[in-house]
Amino acid sequence: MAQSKTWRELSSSLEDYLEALFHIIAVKRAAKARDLASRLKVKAASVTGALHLLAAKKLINYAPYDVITLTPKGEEMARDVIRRHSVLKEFFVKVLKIAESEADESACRMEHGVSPVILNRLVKFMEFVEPDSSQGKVWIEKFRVFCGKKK
Amino acid sequence: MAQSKTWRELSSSLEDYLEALFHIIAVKRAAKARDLASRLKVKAASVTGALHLLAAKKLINYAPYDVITLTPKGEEMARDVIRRHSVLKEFFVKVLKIAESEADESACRMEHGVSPVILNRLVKFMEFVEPDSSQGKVWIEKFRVFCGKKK
DNA sequence: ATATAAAATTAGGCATGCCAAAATTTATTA
DNA sequence: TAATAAATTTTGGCATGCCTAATTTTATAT
Repeated sequence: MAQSKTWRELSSSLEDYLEALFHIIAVKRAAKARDLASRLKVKAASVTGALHLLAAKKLINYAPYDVITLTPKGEEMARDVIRRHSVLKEFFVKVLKIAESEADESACRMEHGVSPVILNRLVKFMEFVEPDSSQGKVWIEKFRVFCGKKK
Repeated sequence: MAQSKTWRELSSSLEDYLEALFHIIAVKRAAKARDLASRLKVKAASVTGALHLLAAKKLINYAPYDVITLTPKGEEMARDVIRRHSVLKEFFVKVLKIAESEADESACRMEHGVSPVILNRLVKFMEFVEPDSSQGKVWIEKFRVFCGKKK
């Protein structure tokens, strides 16, 4: 089914920009277009375009040639994207035992499509399985072994 | 990160068209533009555009005003999309206990981003948990109860 | 301070993917 | 069969999102 217009207010692309912005700012206090371009592997001209769109939506503080920061609303949305990414990745790595990089790449693509209900249920699932508890470790280890031998 | 050009050869949109085509053909032997438009909730003009792209890639048999069928290659790709959809949906419904419609909608959006490795691991995970066995039913029931009361 | 390098922007182009409106083809029915 | 209705396609338009090349601005180094 073609993407509902009303599924999320931001496109996958703009969500990626917000997410990257948050990570860059977390380290450098403010971002430059350059940082975004290299992180997202796009050209500088593409970044400028995206920044205009994000600024129009009041999600970033942007003035030509100046550093970029997130508005409160922008930060809130960035955190939401990052949470989706983190939960998916954690599930892939800790439960499914997928390699870090692979988990990261798929999380990056799937984070835009996962619904809040499913995301919260995934969190509950991980609490239930408790990958960090010794109980959970045993369970997960059983699954790891199961993957190695069955079929 | 911006979508790698080389992630999959078809866009999410074209995958949706193939998927819909397969389902329609499974029931009616051949599809009309009309069927696609209503199923994908797009206008007829959009369907024509997509059909040209799919025909150029030799994934469908298409001639103006004629019925539409899948080529062998097209059917193969359609089946792949549908498998991704099915596995995700089954996981959501049987393991996470998500409602059918919600599971279907998220599967529809996430099916384009899930990697083969993660998909296969999900299948293994479901074999491990065995939602259909009585053992699995007990386990899943524990999770359902856990969802209802914890936190 | 001024030449030069680096960074960012603008301008223009291309593909996707949707739409509305108009034209065309096919199907129906009187 | 001729008229009408329905389905499809074409045309043109708009937004996203990427690019290259040219321009402008800012930073750097002599």
